[in-house]
Amino acid sequence: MTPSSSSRADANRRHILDTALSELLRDPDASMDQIARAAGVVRRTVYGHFPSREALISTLVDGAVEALSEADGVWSGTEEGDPAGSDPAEAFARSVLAVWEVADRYRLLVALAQRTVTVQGIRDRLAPLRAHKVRLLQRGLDEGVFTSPLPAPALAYVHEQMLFAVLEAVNDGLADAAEAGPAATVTVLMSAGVSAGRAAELVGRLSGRG
Amino acid sequence: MTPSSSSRADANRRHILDTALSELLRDPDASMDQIARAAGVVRRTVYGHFPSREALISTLVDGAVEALSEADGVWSGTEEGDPAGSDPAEAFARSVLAVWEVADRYRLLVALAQRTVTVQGIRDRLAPLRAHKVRLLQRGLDEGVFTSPLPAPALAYVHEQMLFAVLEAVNDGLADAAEAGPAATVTVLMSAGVSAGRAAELVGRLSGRG
DNA sequence: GTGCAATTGCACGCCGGTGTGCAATCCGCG
DNA sequence: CGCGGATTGCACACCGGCGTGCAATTGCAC
Repeated sequence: MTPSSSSRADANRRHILDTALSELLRDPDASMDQIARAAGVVRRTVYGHFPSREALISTLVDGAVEALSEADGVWSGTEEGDPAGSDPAEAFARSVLAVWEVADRYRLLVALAQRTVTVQGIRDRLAPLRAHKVRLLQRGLDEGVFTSPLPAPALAYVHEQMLFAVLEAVNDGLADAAEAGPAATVTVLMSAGVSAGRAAELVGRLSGRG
Repeated sequence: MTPSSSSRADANRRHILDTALSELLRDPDASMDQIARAAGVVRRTVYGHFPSREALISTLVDGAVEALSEADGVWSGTEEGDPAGSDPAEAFARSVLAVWEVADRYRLLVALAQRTVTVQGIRDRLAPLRAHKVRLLQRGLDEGVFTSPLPAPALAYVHEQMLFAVLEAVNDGLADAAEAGPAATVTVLMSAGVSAGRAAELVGRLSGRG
């Protein structure tokens, strides 16, 4: 509570948190010992600051989420924080940009939301598919059919994750399984700069029959 | 090798694989015991079919990836399997759709690529942010500013994952950190049906100054 | 019904990680 | 210098999961 109490003591706490952040990025399953060593400290010391591993991670996540929320402007009770008359697209863009500012700082932690041993294995094995997609994307970009501020490889990452996201949405009952495929395709196309009309027409035509 | 050998023996193997698939979805860290019980079998029996947990999962992933690759048409050596003159957008859409067909069947396993205890905690805590985004999206959809075949909640999922993907792309050096924020924003906007021009203009204007 | 493979039940040993207890330092502040 | 909180080193006990060995048992298939 009293910030005046011990000076270098909680400076150490800070340091441990910082180290834990980057260490957990490298390996989300990093043990307390790994974290401690990385922080140039003994495991026992970490427990002196955080009662458990869960508490440590919790502190980390809390900090990130707090910053994230603050940036996005999810203020207390006010349901309508945004000027009602404003352009939704602009508001949306603002929101994304604002969140990004913070998210970028917490990139490491946010990325912790990815990768597991298992996951990594899958991603690795998906590399050939991704390569194929990159080729396709690059060609489209070269020919001007696609438009994107992201380089093809990064875009491939994004598309891969988009599909995963839609899959999960279906799993959670947020989207209709029957329509999810085409819907996902349209969405991915649009994210690559294809107009909504053309994307819809294209997918409608292609998904109409096998 | 010889499929004639034991009939119900490897039918059991199949059953174990199927069960493992859905069980690992529920919990990617499911123990061998959990999987075995779910399959109505004793742990020891599973080891009779798969020498290790890793082997089991590997088999699972191999199957999925194989089907996935086959669907996408990542054929042997032929670098140019696609007709060179064809429309990249169409080819791209075809690819996504084809992959989707299989991915949807393996939805459960693919979803295994998500969620961990840690991850789930993060996602849960991100719920308020997501809710805010959903509101914004819904408004945009109602006003016709956004266009999407996906319902707002699903779209929110997608956008969240898109951002994570870009973050990871940056981590992996596939995208420039300085430009990633605006680039991600543009991409997300486009995925919501905003034209490339308007998205670029909008983000350019908004990100020009803090 | 008998034979033979598959399955079972149970017992290990091993490993790695967690959280705790306690005495022995360390080290900066006053 | 000396006090006192912080840190260290080491020793535990505990847990859960993995992989294996082996003898007993089940239950199709013939």
